[in-house]
Amino acid sequence: MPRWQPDARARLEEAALALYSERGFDQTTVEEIAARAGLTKRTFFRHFVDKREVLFGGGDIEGVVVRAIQSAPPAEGALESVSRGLEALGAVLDEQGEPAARRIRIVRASPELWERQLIKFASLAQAVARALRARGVGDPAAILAAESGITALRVASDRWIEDTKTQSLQRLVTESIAELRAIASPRAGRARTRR
Amino acid sequence: MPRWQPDARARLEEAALALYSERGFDQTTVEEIAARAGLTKRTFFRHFVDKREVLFGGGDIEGVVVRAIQSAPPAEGALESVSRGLEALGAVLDEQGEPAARRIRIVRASPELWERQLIKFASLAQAVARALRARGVGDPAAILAAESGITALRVASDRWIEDTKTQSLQRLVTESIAELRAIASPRAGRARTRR
DNA sequence: AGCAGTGATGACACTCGGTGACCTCACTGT
DNA sequence: ACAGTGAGGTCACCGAGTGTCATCACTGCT
Repeated sequence: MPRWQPDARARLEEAALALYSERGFDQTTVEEIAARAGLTKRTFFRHFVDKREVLFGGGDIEGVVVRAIQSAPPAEGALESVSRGLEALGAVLDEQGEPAARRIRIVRASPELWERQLIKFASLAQAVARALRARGVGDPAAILAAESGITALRVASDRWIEDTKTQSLQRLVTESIAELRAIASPRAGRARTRR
Repeated sequence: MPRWQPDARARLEEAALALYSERGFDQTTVEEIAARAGLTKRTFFRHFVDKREVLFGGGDIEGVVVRAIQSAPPAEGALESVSRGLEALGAVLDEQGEPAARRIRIVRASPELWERQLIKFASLAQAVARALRARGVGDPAAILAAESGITALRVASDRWIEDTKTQSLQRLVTESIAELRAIASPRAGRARTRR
């Protein structure tokens, strides 16, 4: 008979997700999460650096996006490459479906968690900018294209979690980037954005 | 003789700024800040909701930006209005000069503080989007224009703090938004961004 | 079989951010 | 004079996060 149940980490993630969505993030203590997983507070912090991180561990987001950018057609513009990368991420989350959306909703419900999500986005933007530079995009352009793409992703995911069933995040990302183009285009956007 | 020295809040801000920049944010305890200001920990938390907020209290950023947007020429495109607002903010920070840049550098040096800064940016973006909607800009456009503008502001301020003396944040904001336009423009940005 | 690691977990004490409850006392207005 | 008022102090407490040491099933080697 083994001394411990296996998959402590997964059990902690499950427990945290359940409690955060039942009572809310700040009404949940780490001890409660650990107890629910049959572990102790100390063990929780061996698996996750802090109370928030338990919601952000799953899946190599950056890897998905960066790899998609690397394998995009080389002649494209910077924003187009970013779009490919973020659409790939959208496809992954579409596949996960409701569970992924549920996690995002929990994060949006707590300012503390949203804070953490924003810094994850920032680090994703940096990874994207690096990938663009590796493709020969110049420096101000790389950062701006990366950050703008992430902006579009955020807008798209906000819409996605309101209706996961009928909407595709991948499509919403594509649309958001198209809208971004319309707004930022030098000649368009002047009176076109009204109405 | 008064029972307490006046300007407790300002003294706390000063003390925090000094200690954060000497030892770093996480090597400074609230008790140390309070002691340096001749006060107690409890009093610190009566003035600031948490240890980070002490760096973000000064100045009505949102007000500056929103008012500038409201008083911009009405026929402009959404991104143009945002640009006006953020240039106004840039002018204010240019005026404050080195002290403002110093504060930003401290924030950038600590992940925790940067996290807080990001959520401040997010709330600024929401305020900007509201101001745009009040001017008749439609909904996806308002959010995207606001968020993209803030992106440009972030890029600009990152450049600004590297050389406050010779550079103007206001100008850097204008330039960043112009670069954003170049990237996002539907036909440009294709091969233009390389080399 | 015996035995020395190894590594995940528990136990415990501690620091620090943050809060609630109650006390103090210079100032203010009547 | 005297009852507020409000900024600040005191104290006790909770919960996040960490350092340190003990435990003990499992592994591999002899």
